[in-house]
Amino acid sequence: MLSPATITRAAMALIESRGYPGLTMAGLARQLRVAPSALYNHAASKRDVLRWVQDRVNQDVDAGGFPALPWDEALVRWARSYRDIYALHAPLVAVIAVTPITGAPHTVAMYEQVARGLRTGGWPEDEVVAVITAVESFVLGSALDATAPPDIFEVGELAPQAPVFDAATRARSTADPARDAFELGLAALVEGLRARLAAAPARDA
Amino acid sequence: MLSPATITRAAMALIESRGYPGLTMAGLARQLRVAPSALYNHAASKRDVLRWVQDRVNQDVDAGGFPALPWDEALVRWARSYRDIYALHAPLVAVIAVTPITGAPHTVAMYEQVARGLRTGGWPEDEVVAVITAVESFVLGSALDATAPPDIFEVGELAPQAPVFDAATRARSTADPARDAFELGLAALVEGLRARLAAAPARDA
DNA sequence: ACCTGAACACCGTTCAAGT
DNA sequence: ACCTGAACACCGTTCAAGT
Repeated sequence: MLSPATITRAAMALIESRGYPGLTMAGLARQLRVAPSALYNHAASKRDVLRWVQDRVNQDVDAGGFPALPWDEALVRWARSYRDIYALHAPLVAVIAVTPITGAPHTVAMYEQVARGLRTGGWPEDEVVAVITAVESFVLGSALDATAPPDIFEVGELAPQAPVFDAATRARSTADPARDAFELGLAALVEGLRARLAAAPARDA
Repeated sequence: MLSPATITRAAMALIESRGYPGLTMAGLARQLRVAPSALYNHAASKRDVLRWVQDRVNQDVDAGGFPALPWDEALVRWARSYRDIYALHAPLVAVIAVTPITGAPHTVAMYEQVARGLRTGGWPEDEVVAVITAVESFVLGSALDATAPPDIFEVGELAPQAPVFDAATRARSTADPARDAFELGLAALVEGLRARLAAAPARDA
């Protein structure tokens, strides 16, 4: 009774319990009480399984602010949700970059919502994808950064060569520096987008 | 005559000729005419080798705009260089996120240059690392995006469900959409940072 | 059409034995 | 101190054989 849907479900359960290192074809087969080779009747490769997982994950990203809210508010809500979810699925970040969205219905639905919201907000058609890509790049980079160990910027014995940077790391408010950096960058990015749209308003809406 | 320096050199040569899939401990050993196990007298794990490679790569990132140029111009120059280089070293992006910079002298030197430039430009000490992190997250996300296949946004048979997004992908100028998105995002991010600094000028400089 | 079982060509890493 | 050679515990994937 194997199918893409059941395989995806098992993969999500495996990731939940053992993390991404535990997501092996053998582990997946064991979870499904089947021989590893049986999986290859439904998935051409492990990459296929990762594509299914990615689409399932994207289903949970909140693009629901569009188009009711102003585009900038909805964009912030989308970006926050996107980052928080991929911080829990960091190994998927590298997969996204290389994987065409064909056959990933939830992913396509997400992009459609955002694209509609941007168009409604006054963005010209030929800039919509660039805006989405720019925000997504920031979000995925920030998701990776969110998985960094707290001591990532510890310069250690090299401190004498980097006094200014070292002092700056110590001057941070300590609670959640990754989130602070994300919020600072997101606010700046959206502010800059607002300025761009205001400077060159809708040409084709 | 094995050493971290010779191993790093061999790793860079291997990446150049065979790409990151070719960077295996066995391949590295063969390049150095040595048994694979010999490598473990100098590196505790493959992760160590990747750390050395990463620091070597960061040596080529251009942070030389600081502090002579205005901080925003130097930041743009740094970000462009950083993105272009990591587009050629995409598999390192996931490594960076998790790897402390201790013992990576060129990496530390790069951050020191940027931190100095931001301080000189008027940024308060407790925001410097957040600004660096935000720009870096955008840069690394954009580097991954730069490696995407041209048809990444091809919706295929799902086109009827995503007419607005599909039309937007076709409306793009076709030359190098990834670079256009990077430049749009970079301009917006830096504009937003400028606005932030202008609104709350140097408190402790 | 879909599954099993055995095999293949790799991985990174360990460790006793040598020098 | 540093290297070799053999081995280990995995990977993803293939394929003949079964039903």
